[in-house]
Amino acid sequence: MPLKVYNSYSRQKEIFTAITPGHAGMYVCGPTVSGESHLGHARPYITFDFIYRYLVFKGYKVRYVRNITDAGHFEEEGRVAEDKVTKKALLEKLEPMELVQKYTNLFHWAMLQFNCIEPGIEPTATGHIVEQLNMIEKIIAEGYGYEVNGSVYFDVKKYAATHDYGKLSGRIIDDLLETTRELDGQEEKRDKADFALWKSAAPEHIMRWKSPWGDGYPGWHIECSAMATKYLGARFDIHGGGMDLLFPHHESEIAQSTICNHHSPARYWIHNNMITVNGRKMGKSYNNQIKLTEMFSGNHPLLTQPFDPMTIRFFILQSHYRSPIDFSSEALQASEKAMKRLWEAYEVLKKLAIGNGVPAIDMELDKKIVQLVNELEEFMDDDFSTAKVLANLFELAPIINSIKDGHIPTGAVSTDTLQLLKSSFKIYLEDILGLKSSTANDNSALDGVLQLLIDIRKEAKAKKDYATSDKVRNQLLSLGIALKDEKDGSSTWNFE
RNA sequence: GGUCCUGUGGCCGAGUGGCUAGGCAAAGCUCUGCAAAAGCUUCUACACCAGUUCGAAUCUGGUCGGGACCUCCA
Repeated sequence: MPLKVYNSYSRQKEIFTAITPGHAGMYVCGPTVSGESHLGHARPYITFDFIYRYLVFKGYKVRYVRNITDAGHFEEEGRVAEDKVTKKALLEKLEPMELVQKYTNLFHWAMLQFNCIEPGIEPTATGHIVEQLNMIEKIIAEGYGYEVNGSVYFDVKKYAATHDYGKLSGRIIDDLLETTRELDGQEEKRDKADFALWKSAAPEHIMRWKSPWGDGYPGWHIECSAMATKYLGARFDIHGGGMDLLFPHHESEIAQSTICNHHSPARYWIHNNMITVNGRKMGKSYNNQIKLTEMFSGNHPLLTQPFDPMTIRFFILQSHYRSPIDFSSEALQASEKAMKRLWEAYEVLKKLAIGNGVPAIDMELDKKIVQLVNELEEFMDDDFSTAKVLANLFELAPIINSIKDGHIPTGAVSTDTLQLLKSSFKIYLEDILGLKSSTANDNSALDGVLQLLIDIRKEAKAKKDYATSDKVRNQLLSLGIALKDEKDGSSTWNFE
């Protein structure tokens, strides 16, 4: 079954074919580490994580490159203006690398919480100034870049005369030329649609590098072009990022790379939609962002409780990556319960003893299970329909629970089908969707202690001493541990 | 203003013209010392108006609403 992906460039689903068979190169626009990541930032990284995981599942050797934007016009947020005395103290001074390191670390920590596989290469913009300068010089040499007062701009009008500038973002070049905006350095540009390749640094800019045109810093778009070219080549398979990057970022990347490498960079452009709050995009300008640390702690006016990173991942997986998701505490709560139920069915399935070579008695049920399982790959092949994958897994959950409860008799389903079910849950839930148990209970000492308590409670119950049995259960519950009495008389426990 | 996307049951959300996605919530039942969990059952919606079609949530046109981008933006 071929994988189909929606290509933003052609605005339709296309069959994915790799440039080099068996290999896939994927570049994803990474975070700008001048501040803390918020919920909206989590979406692309989770989206491209399951895309990466799925490509691996389909047998590709994937080179996954995601940059760290650590260069540009940076200011530390919330920093109070220093007085002249403290400004002189060396340790009080804002050290750019310190700022960037702080938020890079925080970003990595958050990605770990979300169970995102780290990219194979995570290049930083500051580590690739030379490559960017080379690229800018090449663009100038080709006649598409010009220098004004130490800044270098890309000549969009000239490019658009012979190239399709605006195709990716559905922009019409004449409209762009008409837009009137008050922007820094606007008067230096030959044309309003032009964008900066290199910006001359004013004295107060904390990050600056020497260049043929004086001290400055790279334009926003050039880093991705330079690093993608360096690690994936002039032409690679997938370029991804948020929809809000379509214009001007990705449109400009195409223009730069095309001039420099004489080839448009990516074959498939994949863009995830936004996370909104009350229908509004989560972002700085709307002042409605919820930081990831706030999500995890519940410490935010819009949150009624803390949310586990896996709940957030599950929440994102429940809708298609190209649809907007409206955030609400209620929706997250629903996801939390749903994920718990699905995961518990998976735990049941894992413990299910499966024999060998026993055929099915209930052929219809057996067939239904096989069909639901086989559809999983179809859904993922159809532009990564994670929501549909989850829907099928939810349809399988009651079947699993019924097998355990005995509502479905032993032998109704063939052992082959049970094995298929077991391996498929593992592959889709863990390997592809990247979910994991939020609380790993693999502590054998704790398990032993709880088994002891379960035994004591069982003895009390046998003597109809319900006061004692309820005390054990209630006290454990107040500690966040829930006991469940099973049909066969045993009890199991899990963290609430 | 321009370009594009979108409007689904109490809520969240899939939906490729015909075959009630799924989740959460709610109600009833089964199981249980009681719980919890689980299972079964119930709740058949597609903004509005026209059109195309044997048949439209799905296609076309219009009306109204929401949003994204056009500026840093995931």
